[in-house]
Amino acid sequence: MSDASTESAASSRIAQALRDDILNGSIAPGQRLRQEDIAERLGGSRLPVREALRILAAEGLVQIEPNKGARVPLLDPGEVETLYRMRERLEPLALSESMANLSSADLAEISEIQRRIEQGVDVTEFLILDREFHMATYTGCSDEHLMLSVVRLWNSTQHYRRAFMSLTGSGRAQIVNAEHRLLMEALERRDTEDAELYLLGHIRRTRKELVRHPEIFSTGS
Amino acid sequence: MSDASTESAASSRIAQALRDDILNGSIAPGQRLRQEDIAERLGGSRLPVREALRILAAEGLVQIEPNKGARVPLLDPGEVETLYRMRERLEPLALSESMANLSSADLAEISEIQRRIEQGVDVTEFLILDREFHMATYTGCSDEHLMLSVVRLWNSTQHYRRAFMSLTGSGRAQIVNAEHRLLMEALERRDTEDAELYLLGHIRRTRKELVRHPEIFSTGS
DNA sequence: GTGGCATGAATTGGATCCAATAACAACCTA
DNA sequence: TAGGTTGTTATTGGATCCAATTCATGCCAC
Repeated sequence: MSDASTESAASSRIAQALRDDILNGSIAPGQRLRQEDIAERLGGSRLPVREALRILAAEGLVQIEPNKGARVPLLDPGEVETLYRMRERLEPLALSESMANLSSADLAEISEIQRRIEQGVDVTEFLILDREFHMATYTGCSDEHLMLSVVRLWNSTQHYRRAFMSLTGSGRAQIVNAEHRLLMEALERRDTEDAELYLLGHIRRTRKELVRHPEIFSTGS
Repeated sequence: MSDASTESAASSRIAQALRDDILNGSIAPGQRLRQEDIAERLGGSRLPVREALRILAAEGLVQIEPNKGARVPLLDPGEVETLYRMRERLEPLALSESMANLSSADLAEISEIQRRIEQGVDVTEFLILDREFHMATYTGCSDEHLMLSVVRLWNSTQHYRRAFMSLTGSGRAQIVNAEHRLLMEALERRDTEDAELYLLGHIRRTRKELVRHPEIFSTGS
């Protein structure tokens, strides 16, 4: 969030505002994004809005159809399942690239985030902290392409993660905490193989739970 | 190439022209792309050029720095190695998603492409056919996110693949052909596990050969 | 002679205006 | 009454003009 994408430009500022709105659920999947509305709401003319929409399209947060405008992608269960399978393959790689560069301070930071998760939090807070936790484990990965892909995957699935959590509540908190602790322990042991395996299992279990709840994908209409 | 991205728009037309120029080497990594030059060369004003550059940035073919313009990314050996490690993880997934949907006609098409490769071709032709071969094995994968990621990885590494081939010639043709034939045979047996493994080995071997030739990355300047 | 600074040109970013395309509705016809 | 058709409106795409930022050049001081 606090990386170099601060960019002075208005297009970046608008893109950031829209990104926040989409990720926190203010703008739901399937919703149309009219350029003029956004320009009026966030300030500026339609031109930076168009550039912002292109930026977000690059991140998979909106899809643009020529002469038809932009809308937040509405995914079906199969698409989300594939996105999770991609996470299962890519994130262990990011973790392995990261591990060698994780400092003790990084590990302490990760541990602190997990401590806050275990303190008990509501759905919104959990979504934020869980993301922070995993991203913290990737801080040692300096490859921009890989990290961009990982962030794209998280962004594209964010809405369905929230829908799942809102539906099932925090019943699975114990499992998640156990998985996180196993992952942390492997990180501290500097055991790449174990860490990759725990992470794979963590994502895979989440995928299987998601596909067992197709009601998440019912359009609210 | 022939998908729905035909789009009527001028921005798409310009993006396609630039994409071709970058992929076939007419525009080299590191080269700056001035908006006015492109607008004059390809027709149209600077505005659709800006949108085209955003589209290409989404595909990883150019990188945009605020107030500094766009340029073709110049990758270091480490970045290319990571891109190949990403290919090793993602493309077997795309292949497994594809295999169940491959028709006999698809397999015949793949076989025909391989036949043309083995007929003996120059470097330029090989790069085109090799890409066609692998993409043909993924035609059964209908997931857009996954295929877009795969295409991005191929696009980002295209220049270095060409540099490697130009340097080493077709000395490794026998190895590549053997790997392709093993892969095809697994496809015909509908053996997902074997196919994934052969593909992984194919990409991994290529990666290791690439990193052994750092001279590919020496800037011509 | 070298380093810092200021001024100029070149290039990108943004706003406004106009054209083209697509969704929508009312109308006419069978 | 239903279906197709045509005209209107709303929205996106493109062109031109102006502002802001950056880079390069040359000058001055030390």
